[in-house]
Amino acid sequence: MIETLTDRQRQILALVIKEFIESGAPVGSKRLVKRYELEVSSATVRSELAALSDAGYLVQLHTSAGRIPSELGYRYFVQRLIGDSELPVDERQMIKHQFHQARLDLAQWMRLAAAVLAHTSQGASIVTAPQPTSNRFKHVQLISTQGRLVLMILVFYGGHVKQQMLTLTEPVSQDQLTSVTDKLNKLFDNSTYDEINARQSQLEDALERDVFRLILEGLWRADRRRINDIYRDGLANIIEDEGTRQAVRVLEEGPFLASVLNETLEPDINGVQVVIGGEGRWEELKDCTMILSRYGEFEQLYGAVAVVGPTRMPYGRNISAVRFVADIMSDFINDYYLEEPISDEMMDHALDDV
Amino acid sequence: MIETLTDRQRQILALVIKEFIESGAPVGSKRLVKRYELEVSSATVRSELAALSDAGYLVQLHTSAGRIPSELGYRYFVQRLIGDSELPVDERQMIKHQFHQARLDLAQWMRLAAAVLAHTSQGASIVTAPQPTSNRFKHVQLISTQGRLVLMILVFYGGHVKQQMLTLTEPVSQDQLTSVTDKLNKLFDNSTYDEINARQSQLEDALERDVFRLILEGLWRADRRRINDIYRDGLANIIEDEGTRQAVRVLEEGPFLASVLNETLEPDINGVQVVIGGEGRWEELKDCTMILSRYGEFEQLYGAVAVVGPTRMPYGRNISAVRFVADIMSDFINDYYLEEPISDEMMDHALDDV
DNA sequence: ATTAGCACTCTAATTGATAGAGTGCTAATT
DNA sequence: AATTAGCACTCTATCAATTAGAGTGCTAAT
Repeated sequence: MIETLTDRQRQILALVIKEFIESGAPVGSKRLVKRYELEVSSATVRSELAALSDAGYLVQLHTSAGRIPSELGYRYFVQRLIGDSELPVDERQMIKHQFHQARLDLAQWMRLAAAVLAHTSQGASIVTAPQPTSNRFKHVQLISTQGRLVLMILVFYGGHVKQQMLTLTEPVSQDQLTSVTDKLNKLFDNSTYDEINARQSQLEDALERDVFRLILEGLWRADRRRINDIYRDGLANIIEDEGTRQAVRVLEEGPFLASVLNETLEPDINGVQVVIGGEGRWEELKDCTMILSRYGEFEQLYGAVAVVGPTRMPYGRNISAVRFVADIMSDFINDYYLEEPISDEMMDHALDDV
Repeated sequence: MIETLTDRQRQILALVIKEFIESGAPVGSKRLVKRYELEVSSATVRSELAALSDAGYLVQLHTSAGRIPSELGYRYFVQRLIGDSELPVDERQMIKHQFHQARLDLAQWMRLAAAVLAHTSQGASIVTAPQPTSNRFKHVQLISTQGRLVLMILVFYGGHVKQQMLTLTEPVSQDQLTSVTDKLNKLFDNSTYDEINARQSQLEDALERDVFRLILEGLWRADRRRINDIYRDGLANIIEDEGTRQAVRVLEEGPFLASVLNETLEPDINGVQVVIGGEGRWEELKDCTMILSRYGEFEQLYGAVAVVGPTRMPYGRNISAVRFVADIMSDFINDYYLEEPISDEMMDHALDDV
């Protein structure tokens, strides 16, 4: 299966893929010669096509039909593309501009990233919230609402915020609430579940214990839950085609999607990855290609951006789009959510260095 | 077009609709007589069908085909259903149970409501966040992160929380931040945009002014933005059918969906509403039915829950599901987000009274 | 190594024939 | 006056048969 191809075979393979992506129809020898004004006859091309078929890069739907690329063929093709394709400069400018307009609000950036990807790829897009490797408590706030009703806001490092109502056993003044949270905030800042759990003994008050328990529960859930905040866009772009339509099921089901992403994003790969035809592992992605990339910092805080579309998609363009958006998100995370010294023109930097 | 129907015509209309919803095929006179063991001959039924066709309640795709319900027919049918259908008691129990399990977290309730509706209706569901008629400031919190970097958390009445990073012109200690927010929280509690805007003069500090501006901006955006937080589920349920597939475009596009909901939820109607075939106003909903209901309190804080599926759907079931979930959400909002005296067994009440 | 030529294969589109479901009308029946 | 049986008619969906077209693989010549 893994044979070396001659230059001409490579060239023809590329042409077949290009032609198929554009036209959508199986491509035959004659059409190839005519369209691209090749210096050889269709018979020659025919024999090369046969060779490429034997090598597994092309397949025929039936004996007398033209060839279409196999998954292997796509992969071979994409390999050469993955390094050096770039979005046109005016599109990059436009995208940058849009992020410049956004406020420094994580949710809004994610939403925007999803919208940009869906739009430039004409496919569906996914953006997951950045997940820390281990969740650390940052802040708790109790806001008295009425009677025994209190709004609790939990903030974790990495930008995750959780709000929840809780009912106390008896009314407590806002000042008391504040003194409790002040104490807990000082005591538990930057601590993980285990660290907090170990310091239970330092609490006296019943209220303190209650809030303590809820903080623990929040951390516990945050640690367990894989990916909950997922932004999607462009689903409408992929539902017309029977092949890609099935992918919606994957995209919609949070846990399933999370497992796909997690199993795919290999720890040692930082750049863009391309999953063609589900790699035989996900039936629902059979006729789809998923282009994805991690963003953020692997050992600390990271999420994923991805594009899903038909196997027959503009690879160069979409690969660059994913990389570009991932870089923007990475810079955002680096500048605002990771503990590093900060430069003077942070906002500019976040965008202009991309 | 609006003629009174005889009892028998009504009965036959109901049977045609029932049969069509179950079988999906146009229904003819003979089949009707056989399947439902009517006491009359097919010829009689035929003449009644002709009458119903004339009246506009049924249509024929072609001369020699059976009849299918027109939108008018569905509407007539649904009118009698809307009042008195109820979900089976065991399903109600199960749904209640699921909400019991959830924590008092608005986002989680909304997610759950969407999931429940999608599941029981076998269609797509939408749940919008509760929107106050006018947004009021509740709380601001500034959390120092590193250097001049600060996390700002804005809380509005009605459960809406917004987080945002901001960069100060120079580093400020957490204590200073806290004193600023304390002042602003006291000063602006429960105020609208206009009210806050009028009290600008009471600020001295530069930092205070900065935060003040951001609070104003947050309120301004909250007032303007129609509906931003939308939970969707079950999209995969409606993409197989060409007719309903188009609806995905409506469901996916936030602003568009918001306008559909807003134009539909009439102020004076509090119960469930049924939109069949887009009412001629929304081309994308041509072959769909949307069952929707407001939840919460109209003059104060309300959102919407909805189910979207094919025109040929189990109306009774879905209408009850929407009403049931809307009631659950209403109780939740009433108990936790509206300013009312609270009873002793709030949580129980929220669910058991439904 | 390349190419022209040709027989062969397979699909997609077209045509024609047929069975089946359903209708509307009329005349007979209750 | 309402109901029914009977019948001619219409329209669709389906199947088989045919055909045009695109493409292949092979062979013999260049």
